[in-house]
Amino acid sequence: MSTNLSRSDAIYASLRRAILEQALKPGTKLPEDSIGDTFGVSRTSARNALLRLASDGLVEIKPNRGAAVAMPTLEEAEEVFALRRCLEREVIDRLCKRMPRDGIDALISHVREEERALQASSPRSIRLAGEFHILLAELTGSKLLIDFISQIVSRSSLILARFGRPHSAECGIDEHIQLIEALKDQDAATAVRIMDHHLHAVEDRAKTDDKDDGPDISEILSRYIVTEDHGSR
Amino acid sequence: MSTNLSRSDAIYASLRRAILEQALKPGTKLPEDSIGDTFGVSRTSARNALLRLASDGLVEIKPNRGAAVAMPTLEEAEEVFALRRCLEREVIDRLCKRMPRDGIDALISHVREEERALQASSPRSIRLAGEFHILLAELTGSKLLIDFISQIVSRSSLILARFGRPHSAECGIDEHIQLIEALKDQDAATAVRIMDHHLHAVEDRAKTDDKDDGPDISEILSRYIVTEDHGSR
DNA sequence: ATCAAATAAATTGCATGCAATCGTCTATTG
DNA sequence: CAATAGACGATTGCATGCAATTTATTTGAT
Repeated sequence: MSTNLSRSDAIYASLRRAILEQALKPGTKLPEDSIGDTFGVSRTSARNALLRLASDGLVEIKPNRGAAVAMPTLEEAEEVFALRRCLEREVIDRLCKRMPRDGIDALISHVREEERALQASSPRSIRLAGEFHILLAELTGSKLLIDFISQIVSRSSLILARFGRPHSAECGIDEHIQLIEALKDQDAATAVRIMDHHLHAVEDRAKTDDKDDGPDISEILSRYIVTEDHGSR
Repeated sequence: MSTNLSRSDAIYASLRRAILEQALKPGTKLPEDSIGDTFGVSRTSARNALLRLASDGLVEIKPNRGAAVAMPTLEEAEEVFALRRCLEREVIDRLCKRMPRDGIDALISHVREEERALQASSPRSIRLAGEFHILLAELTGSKLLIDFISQIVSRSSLILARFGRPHSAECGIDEHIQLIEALKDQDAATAVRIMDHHLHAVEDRAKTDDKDDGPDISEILSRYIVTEDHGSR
């Protein structure tokens, strides 16, 4: 039960968290050797994790040239947010029709956690802001919708890491709270309006900004070697 | 340029086609050894391909228990079609707003190919029917939307293989033609209506039906060993 | 005869080794 | 001095080998 996750799963989860918390910035090269060494496993497991991250869109693998944290372009950013609006509207529609019994409570408790992480200036706050939207998707009960939203939220985080201002509050927690209120009232129109505004606010933080290669991956990753599931997914 | 696809790419493409053309039925076990042997490569490459197919939702990998062609449940089938309606509406919306210059021509020529394959009773017709919808997504120009639609169309094909009647006409080609007409007129309402009807017609072919394990994979797969790209994606 | 436990067979998970490919640096030539 | 060709270094792609886990089979007891 404790060792239910294989080695490559652990590496996948760790890398994912590191990327989503912006410890690994877009463009950072991820050689199989380095990753294997830092996690104390072979390249095979590292490669496995990188492949999965690639299909999530979090890393880009060029044949014979290695993997790197994906660097979404502004064009891709627009695509992501356009589709994200579409999917999040679907989520809201469904939740206004049928919200699980303790769904509102779960949302509120999540926002509480966001507030705690924000006050503590923890890098977790970046990830938690995205996971709020994943939690919304989970309340619909559709595995597929959860998958798609997860993917697109991950890509959004990457876009913010690439173009957004350094850290900042990411998603406005206030808007999360307003959204919960509208959902409680089953007010789909208001909820969609808040969501659109929310996403636009996120999207508008696009400024051209070049980041260099993070030099020492192993040092960064040493903090992400997994010992237990911290609710990465 | 000709050998631009790695071994695992070739296996991935071959297996994908075999599944999408229903040569490999849901539930069929896919041992790494057998696949490696039939394609004349090692298990490593086969494993690689299986991992990618798993993230596409086409195969299910249970830890230490091997891979098998995914067997979607009726519940998952509903999820798939619900989300598919959402995404295909988005596609139509965008295409009605802006259709590429030779988009209509591309659609018509695709339908022509569908008709040819259908008359020839080729198994390609099954795959082509799905790829019509992928082509629609491609005309939007959004890579992400293409990815999502591809995934969901693949899963739909799998659902039809699991629950639908043996082969049959799959998607009504007539409806594809009607849809093209509506798109040409930029009549979003009609297009959406046709699409909804079209998808419902597909969805309603759900009957409980048990399939057994296809016994000899290698024989089936021998026809899918890749020599050239036949437009699998 | 039925069920439980132990053993055997099959398959995956992972590590290591080698060859192929790509990028870079240097040297040679126009 | 610029440009191109060749060689070097680094990294991936793939194959093979071994240990671990699971499943099937056999053995034993009640």
